[in-house]
Amino acid sequence: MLSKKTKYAFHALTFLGKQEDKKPVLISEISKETKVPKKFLESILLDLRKAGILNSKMGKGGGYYLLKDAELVLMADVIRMFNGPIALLPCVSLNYYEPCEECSTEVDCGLHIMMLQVRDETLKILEKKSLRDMLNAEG
Amino acid sequence: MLSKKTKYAFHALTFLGKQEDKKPVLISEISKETKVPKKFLESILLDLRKAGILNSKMGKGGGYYLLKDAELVLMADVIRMFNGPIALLPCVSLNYYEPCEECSTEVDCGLHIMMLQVRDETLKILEKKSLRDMLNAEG
DNA sequence: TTATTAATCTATTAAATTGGTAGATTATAT
DNA sequence: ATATAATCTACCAATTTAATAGATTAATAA
Repeated sequence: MLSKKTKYAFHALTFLGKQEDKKPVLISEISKETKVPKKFLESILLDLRKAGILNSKMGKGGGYYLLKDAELVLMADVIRMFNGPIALLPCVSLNYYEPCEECSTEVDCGLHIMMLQVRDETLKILEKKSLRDMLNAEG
Repeated sequence: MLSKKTKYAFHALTFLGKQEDKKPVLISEISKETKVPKKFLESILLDLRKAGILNSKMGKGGGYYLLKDAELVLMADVIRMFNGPIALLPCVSLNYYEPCEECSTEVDCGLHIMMLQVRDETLKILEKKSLRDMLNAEG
């Protein structure tokens, strides 16, 4: 299951992606529109900015706006950023790999082999889909 | 990520699946061999018994043994039992469905559509694989 | 240059989940 | 009867998740 934080991040992203121009939007407005608690949203937006996906402006007329092209914001990366590994086991994770404690030989571990398959199919989807695809899917 | 409990369940199942005969195996022996903490293992085995996958015998000569045919013990069901939903969002879950709070119309929610795809691909694998497949994959 | 605006930073807190333990109780075999 | 071994009840610690509060810094406009 995706955490609330991850879902919130997607809501904020699609909201900002829908804006006509790239004028900054207030945190408080994003919060109101997406129903994400303001203070919690703050830290999410900050993370997205540090990742180079959003940018922000302080002071009057400030706020957050989409920096990166929607085509380049991959679902897989957003999930990794807020939810952690996509793989179901550390020993089959590409980005968060850790050797298995129990089974020494991964090549003949049934669980390992199966989870590798799941990871591959999941990544096939999530690494191809972008924020653009999400925006297109909506009204 | 799968919880430790889920991984422990798989270890216990493969261990019991590897037994030649179907004689009961002591919890303490399963614990020793799989390195799963005994008391924690107890509750896992109990769940597997209640699900009709294992059976147990009390008293001398007692223990746990595989009841269901290994072909019929589906990975998807074991994961659901110990890890909860396989889907990444409640609104795309078959077994744990809950309507989305934020988006009212699931048909044009980009996130929903994408997560449906992920769920379908994951289930294609996990609902076909059984304990037998896991046993075959191992030495 | 000062007041206002709005993001940023630091720190806490509450709630939920996960992982694990202890001990009494019940069922079975000899 | 006695020893054995699963079962049940209850609890606890650690971690993660979700959320809040308040001080600080940066930008704008008067």
